Amino acid sequence: MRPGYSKVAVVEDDPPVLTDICKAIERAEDMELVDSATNFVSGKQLVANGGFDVLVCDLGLPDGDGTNLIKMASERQNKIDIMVLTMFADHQKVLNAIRAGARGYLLKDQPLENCVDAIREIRAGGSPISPIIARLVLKQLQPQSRPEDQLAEALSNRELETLNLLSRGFSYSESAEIMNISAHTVATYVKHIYRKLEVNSRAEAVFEASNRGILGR
Amino acid sequence: MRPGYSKVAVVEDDPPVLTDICKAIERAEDMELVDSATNFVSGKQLVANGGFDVLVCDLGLPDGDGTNLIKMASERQNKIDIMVLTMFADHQKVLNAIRAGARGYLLKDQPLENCVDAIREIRAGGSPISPIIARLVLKQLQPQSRPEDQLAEALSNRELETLNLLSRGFSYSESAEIMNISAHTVATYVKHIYRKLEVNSRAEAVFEASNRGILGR
DNA sequence: TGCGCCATCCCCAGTTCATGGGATGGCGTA
DNA sequence: TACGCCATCCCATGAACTGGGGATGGCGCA
Repeated sequence: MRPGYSKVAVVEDDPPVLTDICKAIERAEDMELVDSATNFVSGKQLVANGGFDVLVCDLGLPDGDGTNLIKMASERQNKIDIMVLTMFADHQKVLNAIRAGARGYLLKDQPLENCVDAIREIRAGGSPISPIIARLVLKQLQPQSRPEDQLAEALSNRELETLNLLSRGFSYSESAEIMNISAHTVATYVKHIYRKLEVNSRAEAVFEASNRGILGR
Repeated sequence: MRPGYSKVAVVEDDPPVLTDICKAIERAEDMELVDSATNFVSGKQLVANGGFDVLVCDLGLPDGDGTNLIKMASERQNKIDIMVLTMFADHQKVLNAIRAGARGYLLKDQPLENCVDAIREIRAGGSPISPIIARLVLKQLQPQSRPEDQLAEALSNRELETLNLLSRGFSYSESAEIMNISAHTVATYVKHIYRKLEVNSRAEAVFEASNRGILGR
């Protein structure tokens, strides 16, 4: 197989879109269309058959969710590059597709030539993503600001330090030794932490802190 | 101000690159270059002065980390769109920049015209991201398979249930009541949980479980 | 038919926690 | 200067936890 040469399979329920994509792929000299499907059931068969390097997949199939095809394909062979091509741009669908193993995510608001370029990019180890989609993805990684929680009450440095040690399983006295203070002081901090976090046990405090993302690691 | 019109500021230490970007921006009719800086210190001043809608920012400044500028700018005004333009494509730098508030991330391996297009996209609510970078970002969201951890030992349903209750601050007897079993049994489960998670306190168990993502919420 | 794992129950001893109280000095702000 | 918050220390008590032990029945797999 020539380097850079890609076997592509397409799952897309809208016939005109499908034919357009297929034509575009066939026009490209560095790729070949090896299979296609227009619904979930035949898509499953297509995935089971394998024999492709890239799977271009719609999400809104009439008889099932394309996300599941993505999951199957990526579990079957990790080296398959999966690209979503869909109209859906909502938060949940995007994240699910990515968690399922999608490596590219194009919206159908672009000319289809972009799709061929995107296939080249995905094969080169990149992840072509429509900017609108990318914004959703980035939001997911950005620490969401929850003003209420912040205002709820911030832990002091010393308290935070204490909480971190306790969450790692150190006892009062061990933490005290590490922090070079007395165990009594640790107990005092813990009281403050509980009050501020509105909890009344260590486990709950760790749970809360972890959910608020204020713990190391 | 005309709709779609953008005031842009640029922080970039490489003079030729900076002048190229500036020229490209000035050529565009829908944007205006309002300020620029070539190092961290003057970048701080630029951010403090404000007066721009988009900040194009390099990461590798000679006297500091551009990531900090990003943090300052995004904290100062959330509506500023920040775009990273850099040569760095390593995992940590990318994630840090995004966490700091970057909404676009371009590598310097592209012609600078793309930068102007990217500014338009970022202003339209999108997030232009170089495919190489996007791949790193997606990886972050995909459930990483950690065979060791999985094999380490999986908690049984009942044990998991127990752990979830305990992490919410319920005591043995309370959990027992909720689960309709005796407190002794809860204690037994806890012992098993500790063994499997290789911890020896409740706080540590919650911490571990939380890090492994096996806790609800 | 064992062996292992799960779910369930029980006992006990020592340790640690949770939580109420009270105290001092420092620092910043009103 | 007084008030609040932080960091630090101390005491005391009852409740909860940790970590040993042992036990039964069920399910699945070899």
